[in-house]
Amino acid sequence: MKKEKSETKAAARIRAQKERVLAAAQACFVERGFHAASMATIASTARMSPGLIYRYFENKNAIILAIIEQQLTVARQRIRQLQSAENLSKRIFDYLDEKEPEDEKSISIPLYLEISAQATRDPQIAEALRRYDVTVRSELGDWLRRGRGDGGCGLPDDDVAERALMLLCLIEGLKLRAPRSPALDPRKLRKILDELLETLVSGPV
Amino acid sequence: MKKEKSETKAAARIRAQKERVLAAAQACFVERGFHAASMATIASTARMSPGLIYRYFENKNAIILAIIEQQLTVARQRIRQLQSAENLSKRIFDYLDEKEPEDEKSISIPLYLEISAQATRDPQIAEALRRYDVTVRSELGDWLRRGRGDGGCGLPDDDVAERALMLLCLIEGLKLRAPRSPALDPRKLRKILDELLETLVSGPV
Amino acid sequence: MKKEKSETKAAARIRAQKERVLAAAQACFVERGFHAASMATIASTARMSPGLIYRYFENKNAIILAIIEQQLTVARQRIRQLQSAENLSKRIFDYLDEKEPEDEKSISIPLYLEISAQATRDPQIAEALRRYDVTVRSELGDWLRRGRGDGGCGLPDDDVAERALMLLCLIEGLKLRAPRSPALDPRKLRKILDELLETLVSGPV
Amino acid sequence: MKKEKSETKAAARIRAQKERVLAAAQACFVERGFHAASMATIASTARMSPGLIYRYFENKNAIILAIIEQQLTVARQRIRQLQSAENLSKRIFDYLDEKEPEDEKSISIPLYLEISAQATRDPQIAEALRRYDVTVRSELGDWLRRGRGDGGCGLPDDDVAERALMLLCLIEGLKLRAPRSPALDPRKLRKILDELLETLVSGPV
DNA sequence: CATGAATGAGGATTCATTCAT
DNA sequence: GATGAATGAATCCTCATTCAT
Repeated sequence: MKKEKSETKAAARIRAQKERVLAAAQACFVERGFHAASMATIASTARMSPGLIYRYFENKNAIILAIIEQQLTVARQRIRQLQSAENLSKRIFDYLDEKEPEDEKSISIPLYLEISAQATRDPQIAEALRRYDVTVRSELGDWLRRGRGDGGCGLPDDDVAERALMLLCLIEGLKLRAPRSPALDPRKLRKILDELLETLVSGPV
Repeated sequence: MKKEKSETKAAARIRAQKERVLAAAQACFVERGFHAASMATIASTARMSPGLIYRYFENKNAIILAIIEQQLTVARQRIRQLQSAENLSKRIFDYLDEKEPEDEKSISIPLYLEISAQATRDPQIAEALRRYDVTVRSELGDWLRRGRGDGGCGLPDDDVAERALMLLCLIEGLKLRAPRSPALDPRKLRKILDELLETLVSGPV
Repeated sequence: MKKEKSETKAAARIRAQKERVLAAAQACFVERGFHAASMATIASTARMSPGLIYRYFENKNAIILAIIEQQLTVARQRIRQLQSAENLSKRIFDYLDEKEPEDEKSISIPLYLEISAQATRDPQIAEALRRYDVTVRSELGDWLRRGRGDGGCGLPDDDVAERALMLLCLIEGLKLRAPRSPALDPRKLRKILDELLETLVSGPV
Repeated sequence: MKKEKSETKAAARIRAQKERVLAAAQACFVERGFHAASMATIASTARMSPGLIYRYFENKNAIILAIIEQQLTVARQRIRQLQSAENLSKRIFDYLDEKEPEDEKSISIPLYLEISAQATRDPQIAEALRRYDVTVRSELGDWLRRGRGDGGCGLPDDDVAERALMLLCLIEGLKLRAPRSPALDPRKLRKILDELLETLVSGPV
């Protein structure tokens, strides 16, 4: 009994420490990129010694893996908060402008890109990223499928996965490119996005 | 006369050497990533000494810049070969499946991503990438604007730039994610893409 | 208490390590020159890894800076031990023959020269060297000014700085050139030096 | 006959080429220092190819040797132009202010220092520098010895060499340190220099 | 003679990882 | 558990020198 309790305590501590590392690593990766963020920087951001990190993560790559895993939760939450299709484009634009409350926890697009790039080399990361994509798409799909009464879109099961993918392309593509395209008119952008979402979400005629 | 000829020869050699470096660098970057590909690796891939690369490029970053610049030509060619909107989705799918002839010269999406990630840190690369994006969007925009008789889409000038951006998001988003989503049905994907392109390209009613 | 003590220990270690590096660097610089002495050589002379040096000094230049700074103390000590003007020329000759106890800590003239040469290129080193010169001249000046009863020379304030400079030119010039002039007669040299010092130190008539 | 003449021509060409290299090298060394001046820079300053330099000098060190040798002539000239002791301090101050016509051909003090530093390592350079010093001192000595009627100082043979050394220390020491001591008053400096020169040059009482 | 492209060893510096305390 | 000093391999880049043309 006593032992069990102390093990539980120990386990809790381990989880807490891991999270401390992950939070610090994410902050560093976002700010400086995966390669530019050194273990020393991460350690000092997490206010621990470099050596201690290795008690919780085998190496730097393992940290990335854990971060991807963590993002699953964040992304799921975001999607679950989607309500009716009506305010979808507003939500997307808020996301582009980083007005969403979850954004502080979520990885930035540059980091996502760097991870994607890394994935083409490291199979473990590729696998983690694939699982991430699958989950996000399936959550998005669920929302498309869900009845309109339940805050969903009421699309037939048939091609929901494919529509979810398109939706993702639009959202993440805009997130990546919008900051590089300051000359574009947000209102026109939104009007066209509305047309596309209409096409995408109202289903086949 | 003699001098002129020899100068031409020298210039040709320089161009050839630069291309040798660029080809080797592109191969290494694609295979191993920007950071993991060392100058030594690039040099040995190009079958030259490390020092020689610096005769043609000031530093490693300059190689990335040159690669981006080179992509402008490839991307432009690809867009110029766009004909009527009818076969657009076919062209896109050929591009996803890498059946296009230009693909061997074109950078892979992972490399594009890594460059994008690098751009958030290096202002020179950011600028080059911005120019790349602007050019591609403007070429796409030209095509959207051009008369249907000329193999274009005949869209009014008004929001062509914004539509071009959306088009880009869809194409590049699919190029990135499709390989990670083997379970999706290409025919359904194409049907939905057709609907979206129809919305995007047929213009406001 | 415990913490305080351990902090003191840490600080002591840092100082000790820095001194280890400085001693090794000084030896290497003297033996091989600033440029020819590689960080690897310095490291192995100090019996540490190259990387460790960078924990204590930002870069190679910082080592030179620290060496100059260190010389301030040595030079000051040497000047403070100056007593009456009578035995000045003896002290100088002892210095030329390296019979002074501080000499093991003091930089050699070649190193001083190389540092001087480096100063014409690196502004930081120039500044450090200027401070060094100013301090040495001002200490020498203090001695010239101090009353004869206090072991000084009792010169009027008026042109003490200029006299100190001349004194320095003679001392360091001899230190540099004497070893290259073995044919010269030390006794005659000393006699003339005495005359010059007399002129310099007894002040305006 | 013909052959002799062409050999003479060839020899002249070789000398001309060597001088071209030396002039370029000296300019580069003065501006950037011995180590920072690359053979490529020297070559392009001399408007020849790097490879060609090696036809005339075995390596970079040989260039330094030749420069020292060359300085003998310049220094000799300068000393020979010394007239009576009266205007000596004026000449020295002109030299400090670089108003002398020979200065463009003469090596700068930083370069002299760097060479001196190098001399403590490279015996060939040490030997060349020693010869340089001996020559300069002996020329200065000749001047001190020469009769006052001949524009000399009329000192007795006895300790002329030692006096010449002291003179050199003062001149070169000032040349080195004056630029680092802007706060000093040139008039006072000159007054004291005059006193010292008086002591040095008027001989034993 | 002359070129300048090519070499490759060697330079300073960084950083993931380990391990004595 | 926790530290952070220490390691040393690896990185980018430079440059004296050579040699095919």
